[in-house]
Amino acid sequence: MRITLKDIAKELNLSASTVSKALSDSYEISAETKKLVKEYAAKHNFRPNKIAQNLKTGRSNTIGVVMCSISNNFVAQLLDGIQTASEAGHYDIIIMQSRNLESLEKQAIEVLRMRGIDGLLLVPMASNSSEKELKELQAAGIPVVIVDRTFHSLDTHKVGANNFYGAYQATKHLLERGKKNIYHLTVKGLGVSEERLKGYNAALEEAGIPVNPAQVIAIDQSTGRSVEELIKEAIHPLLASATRPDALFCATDEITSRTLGILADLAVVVPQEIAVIGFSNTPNANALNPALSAVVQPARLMGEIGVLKLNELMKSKNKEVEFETIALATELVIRKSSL
Amino acid sequence: MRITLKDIAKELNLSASTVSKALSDSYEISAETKKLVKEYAAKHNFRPNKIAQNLKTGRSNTIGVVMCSISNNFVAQLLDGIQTASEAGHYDIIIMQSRNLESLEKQAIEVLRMRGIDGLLLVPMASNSSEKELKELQAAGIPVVIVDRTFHSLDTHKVGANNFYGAYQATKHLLERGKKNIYHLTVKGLGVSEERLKGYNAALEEAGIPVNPAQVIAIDQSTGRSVEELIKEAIHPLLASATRPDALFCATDEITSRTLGILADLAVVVPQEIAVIGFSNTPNANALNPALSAVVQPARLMGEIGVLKLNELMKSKNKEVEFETIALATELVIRKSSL
DNA sequence: TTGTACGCGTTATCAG
DNA sequence: CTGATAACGCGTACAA
Repeated sequence: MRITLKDIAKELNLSASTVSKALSDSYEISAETKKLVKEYAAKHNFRPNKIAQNLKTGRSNTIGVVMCSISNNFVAQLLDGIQTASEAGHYDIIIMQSRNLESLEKQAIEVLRMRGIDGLLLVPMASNSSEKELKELQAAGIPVVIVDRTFHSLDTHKVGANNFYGAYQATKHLLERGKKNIYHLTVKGLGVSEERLKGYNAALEEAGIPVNPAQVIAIDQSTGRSVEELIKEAIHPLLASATRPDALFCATDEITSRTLGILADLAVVVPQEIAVIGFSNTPNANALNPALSAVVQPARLMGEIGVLKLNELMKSKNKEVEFETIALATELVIRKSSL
Repeated sequence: MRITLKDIAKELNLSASTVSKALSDSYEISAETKKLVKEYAAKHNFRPNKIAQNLKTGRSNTIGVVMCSISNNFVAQLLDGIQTASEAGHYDIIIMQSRNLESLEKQAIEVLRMRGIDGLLLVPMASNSSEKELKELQAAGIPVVIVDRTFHSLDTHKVGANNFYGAYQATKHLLERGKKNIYHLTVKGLGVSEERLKGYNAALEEAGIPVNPAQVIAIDQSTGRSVEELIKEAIHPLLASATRPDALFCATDEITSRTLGILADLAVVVPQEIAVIGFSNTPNANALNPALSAVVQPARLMGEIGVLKLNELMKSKNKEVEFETIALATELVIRKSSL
């Protein structure tokens, strides 16, 4: 068992409250007593019981994080940023996954709430998912910050990337490279992908190229089949068709890497036959076949700013705050796959 | 504010303890009362305050996880497995990073302990890091399971991969492909890499090839310089030398991917000029240049088993347990880089 | 079958 | 400057 305030009090012939105050440097305690208590505490390796502190104070110094998945590069980097920033702010974080299921998302929020978090960082799975639960949380004085999916309906701070402009830039780059028939590969039901599609469309329109819905291919992950398979099925007929693309714009990390792998398998020469560019945060972009040109999201920064904004809200309890939506700039890194 | 036991009690003209018992299905409460209470609780969305429960019961239903880093594929997958398994066991997890610093590792353990975790899952940074703190934890009845780094000195369950055999297999594969001059690229001070080196050596010895220390190149990350740079510096002279390698065995995920990228930059044709194989859990192995042959660790499984073993220890409080060290089989996936 | 009293470890209030 | 007391929300002997 570990030593408690009471133990110290008994040993030193003081009261528990005096010890408590001494340890928290209260002005009402004499320097002498403070020294005595602190030395004893240090010597016996006393650590206050957080649980009891939490119960008493109503705060937990913990922020909850709910994300769709944790095993992809973007999210791993995001988490890294969140971790770093919360350490700096002396917050602990509890991480839960929603696995892209609203039921799990709701459950995760509920679990975190029961645990007594001081704030929530959420990568929501859809545009108004868990809205009721989130509003309840806010009503209970627990602030929420939305990360990545800035299109979510909740009224609060939101931090994401400028998906529109990132996609616009990438598409424009392909156009500047002389590509005429650019396909857009994306996934169904992923919120951020809509902005990316708009960016793609905007670049085409600006170049005077009519937007052709047939050039937009949306992978449906809800089928339960692997993304790899689905992309293959989508790409095969394309290669044989009269309207064979000369460039592919891939809207997500996974699609981008997989597409590159599939094209390599098919011995399609990238970028000579087909150029490829996409959103990706893989640290291996250089080692891909060929080195991948990519729109890179500032994932770590996103996590850090998310924590920062949450911190603001947690400090400014009850004050009226003007909520903002922050769109961080993406970075277009040109390597070989798009040249 | 949220509704408490007392509120329900007052509203229903019962005592708090009756309500508490009713909700936990105590045999001493009448079916009638139970129904009444439960319905009221459900209707008013009552959730017991975990903090209070924890304080009372001394358990928190939380397991702490401390790992070196969270932004690499292996760890992300490991975390995913841990998450999955702890959800199944109705445990929440708190994740902290040690960033490969023993001071941070100790601190993380301390923070988790103060938070009142029921068990700890640790990927230790060195062979006897934080041993004192871990022993204290165990002495306080909080079990610890070591993950990945099974060479750690603590007496407890340990779950890792069979690094020796994985490396042995990979090296043997290179030998079977006729490679004569296989170099080993590794990092300094990473515990698991030692076993991998032994596996490499064993395969060479078995083939009657004398082990040559000059063929082992250890990257020193403590310099603060990037792994990319360091590998470049190591590889450049090699390529020009009389003893130019015909194969590289890379001991870690990062080294493997980076090496592939560097060789591509240098226009060294893999595997014709130099074959490459290594430990890697990247999901993009197919898309690498060329498709990467790799020793894959069962990271998710490792996480799940870690939680399982921890669960065993948490249940069997005080009982004598025979600690075991589990070495999970790796998988050798041959693609193009080693052919 | 239900209620009372107490304690988990801490902090806050108030009295001395 | 220090100490007694109450309280946070819950669970549990024990009493009724």
